[in-house]
Amino acid sequence: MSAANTDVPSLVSTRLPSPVPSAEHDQCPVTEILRRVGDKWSVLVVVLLGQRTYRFNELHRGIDGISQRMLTRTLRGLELDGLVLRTVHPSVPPSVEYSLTPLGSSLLHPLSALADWALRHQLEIAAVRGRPAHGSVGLAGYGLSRSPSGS
Amino acid sequence: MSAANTDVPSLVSTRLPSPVPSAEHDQCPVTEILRRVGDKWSVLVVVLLGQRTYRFNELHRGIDGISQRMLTRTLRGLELDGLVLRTVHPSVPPSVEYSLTPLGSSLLHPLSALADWALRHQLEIAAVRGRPAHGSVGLAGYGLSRSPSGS
DNA sequence: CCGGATCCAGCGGGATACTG
DNA sequence: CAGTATCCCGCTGGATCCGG
Repeated sequence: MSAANTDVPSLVSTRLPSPVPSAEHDQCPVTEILRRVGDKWSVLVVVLLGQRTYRFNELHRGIDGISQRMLTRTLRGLELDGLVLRTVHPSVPPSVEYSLTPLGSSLLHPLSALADWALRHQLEIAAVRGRPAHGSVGLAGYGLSRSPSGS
Repeated sequence: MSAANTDVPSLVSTRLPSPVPSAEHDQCPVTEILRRVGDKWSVLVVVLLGQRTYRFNELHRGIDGISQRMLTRTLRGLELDGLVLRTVHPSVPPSVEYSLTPLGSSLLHPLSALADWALRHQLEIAAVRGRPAHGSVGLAGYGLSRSPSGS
């Protein structure tokens, strides 16, 4: 990360035609994934499920701030994309368990790359913005090294 | 991508307390980055600027689908975060050039990791969704070639 | 316990017109 | 050429009530 245009892994094919081809209805798979990642809750859910299997209200309590509606929609979306597996146990009180599929689990890797980048450069960004990095708050929302200080 | 929960690099601290701590106002730097990445145009602009310096209307034509309003706002946002550098040349017809800062350039790496994941799994996702991957449209809008090269 | 249905505020984002 | 300003629509996402 020295020069502006050193060698970037991939992403660009050395040269695009002229105008970016698609982008009309962005059916581009990368764009869709990007939207998913940019989603306010999807990543949180995926990260949590990356640890173990969770039940609905367990996730609801675990995320703190999400509404049932959003949790439901997020899980449905992730399920539709094959990232999350929904398992219903026929109990007297309905019990549903959510877990990550192998596909969803594999997403954790590129995700961690992004999170890592954000952590390493948060100070630079905060400095440019003029916004102090409010202490050394690490990755509070993601449970990356933080004490069980009661919420 | 075999087991569901192998070992994921970072992201989680091996164990979280119980409920995710913050998430109240998500000042978390990772969340902010995620929003940026999820942004409809930011990534496109960053990727384009990853190739070379562009002028305003050059980007406008190059992205195809973006409005001036959004291009301006996107560039301003990226500029505020120190990812993009804006250079004004005092010419008779105003000329402004945009380029990536080293910081912005470094973002291309984790970004390519995500794009790479999306490309490798787009078929699985499309299959689960029941939506055919509309032909073998690779990465139309992103022109990712191959060889993630050693980052 | 799980989640669907409804109502509603906020803002992301497109179209258009105007300025320096 | 490089924006700024205004209008306006649709989606996101929170709150709440309701049903199985």
